[in-house]
Amino acid sequence: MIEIYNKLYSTFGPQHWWPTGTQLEMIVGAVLTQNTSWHNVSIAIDNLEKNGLLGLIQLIEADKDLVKDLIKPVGFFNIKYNRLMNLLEYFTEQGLDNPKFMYAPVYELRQELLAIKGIGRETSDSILLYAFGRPIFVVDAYTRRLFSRLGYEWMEKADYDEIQQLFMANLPMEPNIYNEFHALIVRHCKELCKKNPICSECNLACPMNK
DNA sequence: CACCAGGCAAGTA
DNA sequence: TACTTGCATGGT
Repeated sequence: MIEIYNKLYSTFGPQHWWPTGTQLEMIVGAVLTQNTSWHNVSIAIDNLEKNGLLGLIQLIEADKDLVKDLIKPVGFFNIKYNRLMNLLEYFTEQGLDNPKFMYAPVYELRQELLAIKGIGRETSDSILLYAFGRPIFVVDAYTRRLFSRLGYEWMEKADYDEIQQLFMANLPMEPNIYNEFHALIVRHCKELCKKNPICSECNLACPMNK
């Protein structure tokens, strides 16, 4: 587990995924990227930014059809618009700068996010980890595929929480490690796996698509 | 042309 | 609990 992390990290280096953008950008991106490539998400976020809508108030109060049009590249734009507004309303009520997001128990915050329609486990965990730097491990399809080929066959179909708990039980409780590990898994899987069964760079199994 | 992308909710059995 | 389907655009 930690050995695999070290191997990926020494091969690909830090991925500094989301700390680059604004906090709101990470939150918006977490919803828009549901079953969607990050490439398309960044186009949508650029569109919002160009129209001055990358603010909590601005985005909530913006014309519905305009926002839908701007986020069209991500697909599912009708449903994602609603999910986005549900989430933004929650953060407006709570206050983005509310200290609870830094200090309340992370699983308590997770429960609140999961109660929002449109926010599932991967999205809530991504927000807590990448937007607020809280220690919670994000599980996605790549994680299942890669580790299924590294000896954890059961992960292919296992419950999300079960997989998350295994990672967290075997890693230091460090947001930075969770952050980089997830990003490294995606990086490893994305670039090299379509052609080679074994990654030529890090020598780990490359999960093929599907 | 087929299939996938940093999912989720609602419906069915 | 364990599948199945709709959501929709853009890249390979």
